[in-house]
Amino acid sequence: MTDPASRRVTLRDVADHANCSTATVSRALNSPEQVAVEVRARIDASIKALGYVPNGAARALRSQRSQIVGAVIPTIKYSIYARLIESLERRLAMDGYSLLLTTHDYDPVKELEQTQLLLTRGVEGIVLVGDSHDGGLHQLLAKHRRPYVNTYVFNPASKHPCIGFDNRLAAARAARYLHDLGHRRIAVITGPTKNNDRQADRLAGIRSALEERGLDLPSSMVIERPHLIENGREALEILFQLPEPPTAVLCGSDVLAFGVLSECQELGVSVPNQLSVVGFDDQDFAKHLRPALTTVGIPAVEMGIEAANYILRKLNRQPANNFTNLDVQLIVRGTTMPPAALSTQGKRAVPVSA
Amino acid sequence: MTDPASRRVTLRDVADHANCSTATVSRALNSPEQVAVEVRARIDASIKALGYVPNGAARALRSQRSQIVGAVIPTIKYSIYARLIESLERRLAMDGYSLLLTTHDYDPVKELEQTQLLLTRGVEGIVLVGDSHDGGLHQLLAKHRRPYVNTYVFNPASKHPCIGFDNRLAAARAARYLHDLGHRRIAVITGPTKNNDRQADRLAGIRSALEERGLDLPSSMVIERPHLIENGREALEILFQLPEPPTAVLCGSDVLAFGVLSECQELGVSVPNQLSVVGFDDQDFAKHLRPALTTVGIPAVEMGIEAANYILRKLNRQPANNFTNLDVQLIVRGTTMPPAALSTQGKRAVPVSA
DNA sequence: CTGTTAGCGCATTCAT
DNA sequence: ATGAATGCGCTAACAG
Repeated sequence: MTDPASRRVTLRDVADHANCSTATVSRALNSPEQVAVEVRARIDASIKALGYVPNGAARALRSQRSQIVGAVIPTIKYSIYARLIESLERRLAMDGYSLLLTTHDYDPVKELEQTQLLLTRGVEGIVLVGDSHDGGLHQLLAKHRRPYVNTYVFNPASKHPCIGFDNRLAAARAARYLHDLGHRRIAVITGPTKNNDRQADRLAGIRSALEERGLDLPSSMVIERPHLIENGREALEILFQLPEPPTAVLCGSDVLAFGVLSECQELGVSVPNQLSVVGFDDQDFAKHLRPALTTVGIPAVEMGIEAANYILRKLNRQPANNFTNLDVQLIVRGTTMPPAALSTQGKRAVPVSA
Repeated sequence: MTDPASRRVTLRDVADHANCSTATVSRALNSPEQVAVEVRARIDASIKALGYVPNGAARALRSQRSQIVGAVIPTIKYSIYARLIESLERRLAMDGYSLLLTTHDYDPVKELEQTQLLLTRGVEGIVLVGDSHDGGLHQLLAKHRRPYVNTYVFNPASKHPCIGFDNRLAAARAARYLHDLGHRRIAVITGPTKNNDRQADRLAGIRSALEERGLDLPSSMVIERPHLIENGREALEILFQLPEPPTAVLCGSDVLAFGVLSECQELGVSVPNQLSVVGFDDQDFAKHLRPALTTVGIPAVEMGIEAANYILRKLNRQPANNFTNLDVQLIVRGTTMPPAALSTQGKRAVPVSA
C-alpha cells in the first residue's frame, strides 16, 4: 500500500487516479459545489486511496494565502499569555487557520526580527501584544499590508488597531479602591516597565489616581521586578524593612501578588488585617489562594477570540472595528480591607463588599 | 520611499537593483561564501533599500524546507505544557526555525487532524505529547517520512522515538515514599486517564507500587478529574466524606494538589499533620505554596530543548538517539510527613516544619 | 461543469 | 564566481 520509494503524492496523482484534470481536483478541494457530485466522489476516493495531503507551500505561493496567522508575544513562561494564546489558537482553528507562535522576551529588536520572520513564513495576519513597538515594525507592517492588531491595550488615539483594555484606568480603579478603604501608605510592585507599555501604563494610572487624592507615590514604595513568585516575595520583604511599611500593596500581576501572600505567611504578616494585597489578571489560581486574592480581572480569553475575529474579518474584507475596548473588573475577594490603623481607631466604618 | 501601489518586493527586484541575476541573489542569501564580497555588498544594500523579505512559500516549495516545526499538544490552558513550548520555541528559533502550535484537547481524532494540517502546512518535523496516538497518525507520519518525537514519555520498547521520563516509575517512587513514611490509606487524585497515557501510567505505577507493599487501591480512593484547581478541591472534599479518609493523597498534577491544599485550609484539615499531599510537575508555584508542596519534578524545559535538538539533528541527517530518558526527582518539601496515627500513638517523633 | 494554460517566487542544475 | 533556464505543486483565468 505505502510504497516506500514513492515521492510525495501530488494533485497530479490524484487527478490521474480519478481520471480528471488537476484543475478539477483543485476545485473539488476549494469549492466543491462547483464540481459534479459524481466526479467529486471519485476524487474523494482517490484522495483517500492515495493518502493525498495538499502542499501548503504551493498553495500559498499560488493563492497568496498561507492560512497561517502569527502571534508575537513577550513570553509564554509567565503563563500570563497562555489564555490569550489558547483562545486565539482555537478561534483560528475554527476557520482552518494555524497559529505560528514566537516570543521576544520584551526585546523590541527581537520583536521586530520575529515579526519579519513571520512575514517571511507568509503569515496572513499578525497578533501583537502592546501598543509600543519598534518603529521599523510599523514600517514593515505597512509595507506588507497585512492585517495586524495590538492586544492587551486600548488606545483609540493610536494609529494602530487594538483589542484590549485601558491599563491606566484599570490600575487606577484598584488604587482608588484602596484609597477609598482608607489606605494612605500604598506600595506598588510592578513588572518590568521597560519596553512594556502595559506595566508602565498601570503604574502611571496608579500614580495619577493617588495624586488626584493628594497622595504621593515615593520611589521607595515602587518596586520593579519580573513576574516571578519569588520576586513578589522579595519585594514584600524589602517593603517591610521600610521604616514605615505600606498598609496596602498593588501588584502588577497575580504572580507577584502570589509571592507577596506567600511571603506574608512566612513573615507572619496577616493579610488582610495588617496588609491589603491586590493582584492583576485574575489568573485561575487567584481565587484559590488563601485568603482569596482581590485582583483586576482582565478579558484574556476574549482578547484572543476578538483578535482572531478581527484578523479573520480583515482577511475576508469584512468590516471590523479597529478599536475594541473590553471590560475589566475589580474583583474584590479576601485580601483587602481597611488599614489596621483605621479599624483600630474606629475612625470610620468601611463596607467591604463580599 | 514606500510606494503604496507597489506589489511585493521579490528576488527579481533585488537582482535588478543590484545589477545581477536572481541566482546570484539567491546564493548571496543562502550560501554567501559563494558570492564575491563586492557583489554581496551590493546585494545587501539593495535588499535593505527595497525592504526585501523572502517569500517562504516559494522557498519551501522549491527547496522542500519550510523552516517550520510543528507541535501538537493537548492544551495550553493548564499551563503544564507552557515550559515545554517555551523551551521548544526558543531552541528552534536559535536555528532559524519557527513553531507552529496546535492543540487537540485530549481528542485523538483532533490530534490526527491537527497533525495532518501541520503536514499540509509543510512542517519539517513534529513534536507530540505522549506515546499513544491514533493509528492513522503513525501511518501519516510514516508516509511523510518527517522526523517526529513523542515527549513526556520514555518507553524504549516503543516503535516511536521519545524524549521524556518513565511516568510509572516516577509516580511509583512517590507512592513508595508515602508508604515508607508509614501511610497506609493513600488516595489518588488523577487527571483524565482517557487518551492520556501519562496519567494512566502514573496511576498504574502507583497501583503496582502499593500492591508490591501489599496494599490495595480501592476505587473509592481514586478520583479522576481534569487538571483544575477547583477539581482538586472538590476531590479532597469527597475524600474527606469517606468513612475512613486517606492520610495521604497523591495528585496527578501540581494544579490538583494546589486545590487540595486550598480546600484543606478551608476545611481546617492540617497539612501535613492530618494529611500528606504530593503533587506532580514541580511547577513554579509548588515551592511557594504554604506549606511548600512535596512533588515530583519533571524535566519540562529539557524535554523542549531535547525535542528540538532531536528534530534538528534528524533534519540535518546527524545521528540522534531515538530514546532519551530524562531525570525525574522527588522533591520533598513541607506537605508530607508520617501519618497522624503514628505520631499520635507516640511511635515515633515527627518534626513539624515551620 | 470541466480542461488547458500559465505563472506564483525561489533554488538549483548546467553552462560559462 | 555568475547567469540562463527549469520546475517545485498548486490555483486562477479563460475557453469550451
